Amino acid sequence: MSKQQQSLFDDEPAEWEVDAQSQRLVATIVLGEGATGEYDYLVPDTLSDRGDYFLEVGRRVRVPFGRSNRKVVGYCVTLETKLVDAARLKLVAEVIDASALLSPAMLRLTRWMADYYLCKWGEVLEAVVPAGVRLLAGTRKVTLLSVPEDVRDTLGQLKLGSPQQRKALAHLAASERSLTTAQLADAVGCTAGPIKQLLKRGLIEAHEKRVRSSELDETIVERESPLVLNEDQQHALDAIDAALESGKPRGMVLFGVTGSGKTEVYLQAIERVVGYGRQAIVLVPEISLTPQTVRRFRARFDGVAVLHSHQSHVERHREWQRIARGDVQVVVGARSAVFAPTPNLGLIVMDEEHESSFKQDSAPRYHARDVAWQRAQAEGIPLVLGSATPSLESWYKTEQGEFARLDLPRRVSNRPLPDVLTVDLRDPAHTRFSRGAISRPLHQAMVAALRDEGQVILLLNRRGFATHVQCPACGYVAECPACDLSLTFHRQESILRCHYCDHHEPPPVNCPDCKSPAIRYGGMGTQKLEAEVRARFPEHTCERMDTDSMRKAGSHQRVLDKFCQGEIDILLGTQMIAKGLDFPNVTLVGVINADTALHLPDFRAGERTFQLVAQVAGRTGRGEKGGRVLVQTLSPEHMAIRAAVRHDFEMFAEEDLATRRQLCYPPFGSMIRILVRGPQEETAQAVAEGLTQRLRQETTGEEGVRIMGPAAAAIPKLRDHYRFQIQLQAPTLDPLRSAVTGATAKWKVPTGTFLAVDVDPWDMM
DNA sequence: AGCACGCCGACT
DNA sequence: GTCGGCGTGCTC
Repeated sequence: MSKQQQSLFDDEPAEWEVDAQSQRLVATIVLGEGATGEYDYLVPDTLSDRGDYFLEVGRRVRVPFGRSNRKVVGYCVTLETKLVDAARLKLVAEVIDASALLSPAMLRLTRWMADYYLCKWGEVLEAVVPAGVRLLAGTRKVTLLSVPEDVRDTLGQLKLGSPQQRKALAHLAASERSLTTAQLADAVGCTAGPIKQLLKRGLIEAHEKRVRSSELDETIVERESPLVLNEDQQHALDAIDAALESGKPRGMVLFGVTGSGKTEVYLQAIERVVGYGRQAIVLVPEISLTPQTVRRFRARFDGVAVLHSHQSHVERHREWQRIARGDVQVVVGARSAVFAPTPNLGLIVMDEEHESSFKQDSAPRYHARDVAWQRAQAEGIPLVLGSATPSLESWYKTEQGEFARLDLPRRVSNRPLPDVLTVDLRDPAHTRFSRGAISRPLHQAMVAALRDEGQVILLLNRRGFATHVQCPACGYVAECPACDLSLTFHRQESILRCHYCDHHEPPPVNCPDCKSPAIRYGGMGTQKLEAEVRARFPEHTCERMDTDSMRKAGSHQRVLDKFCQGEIDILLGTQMIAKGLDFPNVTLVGVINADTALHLPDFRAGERTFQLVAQVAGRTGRGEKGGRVLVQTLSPEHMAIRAAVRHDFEMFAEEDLATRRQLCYPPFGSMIRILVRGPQEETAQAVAEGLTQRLRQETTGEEGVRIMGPAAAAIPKLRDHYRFQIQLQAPTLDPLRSAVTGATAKWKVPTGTFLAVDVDPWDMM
């Protein structure tokens, strides 16, 4: 496994040393950062198997490295007794972990990732083991309250000052375990005051205890029993069941429109898995990982662990340990939860499989779906991919018979899908009515929906007020000095902001170039739309939801709750409202501009547009009143929009796949994207050109390999870095991977210039 | 990533 | 003559 041993010494070994080989226990170590490669070390007897800190595969160690023997952290990936020249190996200095962080299977998975995604094994290992676990994030002291024995005995005869004190004391005496002040106050419905009084009078006592900091937030959730499945759901469940029992890996696409009851199928499949004494991992997009989602699982299973990026180190450490101990039946989490250290995994579910947040956009640039499939294959378990609009990669796999397809064609209780109509924005009859964002048909539909006491959702995928600030006299456009992108005007703060970096500046009073005072605030953002809606419907309540208005923690939930209770008539916002929950009273959804993603230089532009329209359309027609969707567009004849209007995913998939087949785009071919960036345009471009040349050399004679570029990236300058991209395509990934490895192996880019290699890229900007 | 080795310019 | 510039290569 490790590279051939090279001499540690410059001079040749003396003759008697040549045969100085002996059987020794050797650990192969991969460094967490720094040098790539695998290095052999001798394991001293003290670390071989005594005490807690003995060495085993999957634990971390500190080893002397380099001429200066500085101590570096590495992962033990193999441990074996073999014939080595002991004099040429150094010794492992220290074992860091009291237990293995990675099982042999997980080590193999990370190794596969490093090979597949062309990154360092150490880099993958550091991404797989959360920082909180690596840092052994800590514990915290809490003050716990209890009732002393002597008080408990005389409880009946006590004279108490206040009813609050009496209630608190009674509750604490009846409680099985000690409580904190906050917990007791919460349970009784009083403040800390009466409890302090009780403490002062010695009726309750306090003692300090060292606990894991987050042990306290265990919420008790009311249990729910399984729902009765309809015929389609039962069919899907049976198929998953059969796959579970086969003990073989099986990829399955659960294809169901929004509201068709996919989650209930997951829940009951997980029940079977738990019944076998195994664990399940449920992967959901970051944005859907809300308290409600988690509650839904907590209501059905005892041990539910949650993993996501907004947790503290301590919380994540605690969840990881619970999972590793086998205390958890279900792991619910975002992308990185695919690495959860479940001891006996039985099933992986990925909900909203098409979501882009499953692809990590920094190294290691893995896609959780593909890693999950790799893991499922290694463990011989099913992988269920749920979506109303599956990725064409997964869909194609079902057509090829590689994945099974499970259909949930009907919404539960057979509600029809909403009518979807397009509004052609090129038609002057629709827009003559106003210069704003809302066309005449949409306005009329809103009036009608609100009159019938329905609620309205409006989707606009651009935040801010005006998306470009321009001088009509000379054509000057306010641009970010660091990014070469136009600045967006935010009216609330009265500021121009770059949406790609932190730059912001006050809006100009006069044009900086020609001094004209007539600056125009063009382009429609959610803030401007909000102003227009409020002006048009002054008698109705309206709320805006985008990353600007949702800065504060919990505000997202607060708005959704208000909307659900009918306190808001019109909800408008960006993507994030397209992925909300079930709102039965929404009778109209308006898509302000369906074209925003349609003309981006990205082969998935159509797919994204279809998904967006289909998703937001799913927000309506969930109640008795039914619902309709109006899609405003300049390209009503575009296939993605026509298909979305008809709720016809299969038509969309068929046509888009045909186009991709012609152009050899995924899933018919593989793609690697390389981004070169640096602070000097000439250097970055020269590096990109040099790299392209090497790539062409590496691929001469290879069949069907295409190398495009270098070209300026879709965002040519970002955060003061100039960006150039190279796109590689071929029918299979292997020649591309070896070309990139060959072209970059012994090649050092100038300092300050960076390469990002993205295998199976998702983001083409 | 760090650290040493190495082969060229301005200083005691 | 030497001190030190950072290019190149290696680390078990």
